[in-house]
Amino acid sequence: MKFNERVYLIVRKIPKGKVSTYKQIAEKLNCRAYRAVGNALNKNKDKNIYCHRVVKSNGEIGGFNRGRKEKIRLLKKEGVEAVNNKIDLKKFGYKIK
DNA sequence: CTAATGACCATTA
DNA sequence: ATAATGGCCATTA
Repeated sequence: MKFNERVYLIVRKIPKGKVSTYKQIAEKLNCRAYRAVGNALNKNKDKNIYCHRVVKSNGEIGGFNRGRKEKIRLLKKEGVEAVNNKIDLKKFGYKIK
């Protein structure tokens, strides 16, 4: 379960009002485990982790264990505007350290 | 061990 | 724009 912990660690770093993509997180970890990242977040239900700040590479919302609607709501609440269920990564994308 | 699954990605038609 | 294809990796059955 080392993988999950790393994922959470990264996700935790995402500041409010910004988002990141599964791919970027994966790249920061191993380089190509996009899917594994998604899987990890799906299983995890820790509220301390901002799973909703992770979206697809193309800017789409992606999935969410509580439904994409809820995900959008949470993001909007933090100042991230979702247009047509998509997010402008140029503006809200967080460059991972 | 193998096989199937998934909150994915990129390319091609 | 959508649909199909192949690839990718960790987890789970």
